[in-house]
Amino acid sequence: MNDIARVAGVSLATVDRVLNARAGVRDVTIDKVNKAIEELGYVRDTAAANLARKRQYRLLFIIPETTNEFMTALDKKIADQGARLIHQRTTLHRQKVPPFDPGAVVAALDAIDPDQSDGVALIAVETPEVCEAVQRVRDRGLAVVALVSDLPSSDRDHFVGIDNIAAGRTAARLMGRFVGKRGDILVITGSRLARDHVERRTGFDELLAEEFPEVKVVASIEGRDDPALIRKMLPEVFAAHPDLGGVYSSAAGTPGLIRFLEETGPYPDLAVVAHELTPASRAALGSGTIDVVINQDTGHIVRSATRLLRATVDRVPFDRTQERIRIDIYLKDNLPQQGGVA
Amino acid sequence: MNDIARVAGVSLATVDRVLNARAGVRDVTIDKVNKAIEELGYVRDTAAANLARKRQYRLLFIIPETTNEFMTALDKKIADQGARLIHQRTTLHRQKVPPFDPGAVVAALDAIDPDQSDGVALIAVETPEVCEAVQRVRDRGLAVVALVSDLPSSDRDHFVGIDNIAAGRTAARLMGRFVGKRGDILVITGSRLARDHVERRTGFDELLAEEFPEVKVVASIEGRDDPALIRKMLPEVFAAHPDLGGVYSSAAGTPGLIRFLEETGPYPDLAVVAHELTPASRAALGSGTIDVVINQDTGHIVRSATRLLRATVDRVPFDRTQERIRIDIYLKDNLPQQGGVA
DNA sequence: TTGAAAGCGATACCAG
DNA sequence: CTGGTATCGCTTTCAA
Repeated sequence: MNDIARVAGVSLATVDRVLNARAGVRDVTIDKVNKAIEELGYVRDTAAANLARKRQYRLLFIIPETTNEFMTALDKKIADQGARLIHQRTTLHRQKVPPFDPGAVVAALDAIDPDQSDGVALIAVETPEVCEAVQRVRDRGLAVVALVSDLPSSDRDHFVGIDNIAAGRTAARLMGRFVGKRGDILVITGSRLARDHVERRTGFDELLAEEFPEVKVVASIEGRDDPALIRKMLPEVFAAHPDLGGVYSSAAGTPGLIRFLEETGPYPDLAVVAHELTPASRAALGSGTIDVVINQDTGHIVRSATRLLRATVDRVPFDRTQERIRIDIYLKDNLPQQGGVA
Repeated sequence: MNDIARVAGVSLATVDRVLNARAGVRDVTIDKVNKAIEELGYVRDTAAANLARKRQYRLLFIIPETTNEFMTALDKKIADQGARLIHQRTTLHRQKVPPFDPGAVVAALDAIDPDQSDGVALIAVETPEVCEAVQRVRDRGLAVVALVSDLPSSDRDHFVGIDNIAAGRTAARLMGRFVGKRGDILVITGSRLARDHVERRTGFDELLAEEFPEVKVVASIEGRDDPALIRKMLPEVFAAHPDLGGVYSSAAGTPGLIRFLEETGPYPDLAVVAHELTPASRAALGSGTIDVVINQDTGHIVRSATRLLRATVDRVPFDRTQERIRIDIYLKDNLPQQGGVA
């Protein structure tokens, strides 16, 4: 920057004005500076800028206080990331709200002090009230991203999570190819309210109809993400459908299915597809109780959300390909090894 | 740091000495400073440190000058990353060497000027000479990571790529479940010299033997990663094995297979598993010519390599879970959308 | 519309 | 052993 100032024959302050597109510089001066920038192949040092600016990124994660394995994992990742990011001028705060309670989310959003936070990441059921509250937060100058379950159109660009219709289709194709001759399927869903759950189911049904007409969903239970409930419901379903060829566990609560299968099994010819790689599903994959796990990487979700939030706060572009959360497919063989820092 | 100096009643310079564990400070002083650090909950600002230190990360990528889709993609990702990282005091340089030529790699390694580079990432065939050259580079103070194909034991911790045995097993399990009654398989390999190729084949054969004894590899061709060669070899193989149930393309050169299948097909009952998500394989997945693609994300590989290299240069720990390259499985349905920056 | 100068949080060199 | 001080690249406030 010093060089530029010298070459352009202006002061440092003016160079800064041009670089940051601040007002109050004559066009001729702007041109002079830009020429010098060009000439010198100048690249800006973001770190130094942030230092001088004393920039802090204070980000708030609003997540349901459910204790299922997925949310627990996500919560932990937020904490982990927070610990690393503290060295990069960013602090992560977590706030738990009652699950499936739009009112609680709205209250949490409206309670945010814009002087205390720069951005918010939230997991919420999509309702008009929530969307309005999100808009209010935006109006107060904060960056907002939706996590895991999408919020409607206006926010599309700031959704961090997988395409759940595609995830459902992926599950269906694997199911279609894994089931043997017996094409009767049981689907375990979560909640009718959660957009992600509904979308998975939609995608699953779609693809089966399109490409595996001989495979049919013959039973469907709403497990409410509750392993104990699921464990209790299954005996009856299996009794009613002794010829079941596959089970698709499309939401949380998979541990209930696993317990049932391991306590009453084995079921060597049953194809089992579940969502989310957790300690329980990982173990079940290892033992053969489950055949496939469809996953969205919680670590990636948290990193991506923080990158997006920081980029939005800074009003700088970001790398879409890096922020796209993949639909991971895990078999027994390609499980990532576990392990920590070193 | 100023606060610490004040609280501890010492100078800034001394605080710096303690923080960086430099010699020449009395134990009592060290204690005083540490107390102050504790008390104030001090967290160090890496960016400021790097600024003061004028730290630059000059990283060199040594990659084969092959023009297959995978290497091309990798090369592009290095260029892309380089463009972003320039704002973070790190520059990426690329150097191409003749493929499968240990001598060329050794020469390139020995030619590195320690005053011009801080770290090296390389793709190389594992030979004793290469390993020795790597050691020499290390001795000259540079950080080194192996990409895609592992180098032996001493470097294990600095390998960026997938577990190729596991990748082969993954391919085999999918093949085993996707093939119908006709269990005759053709395997297309790359080079006997490349460790990654050999490992995939090993894993593939292992798992088939263990879990799908009825599925058998009846033919195997060495395609040398050359699409044209593969295209030319296939008619004869298919003529000799009219009952082929599956094809596993375990190396590069998949476009040759795709061309053959699309020109002479369709083969509705043929299960096709290939490696690496490229424009060609993506299209083939979409059209149904290929059923599964096993992938290692080139963007992730490059980012991971640079993070590792920088962490090594700085002698700081890194997040193993983030650096583990996943074995991605792609079906038609879970393909990541393409797209760029915004 | 432009410039001078102080300062962000850390490092490094030179004195004492 | 310890302290003072210039400096890194950029932002910001105050004057001119």
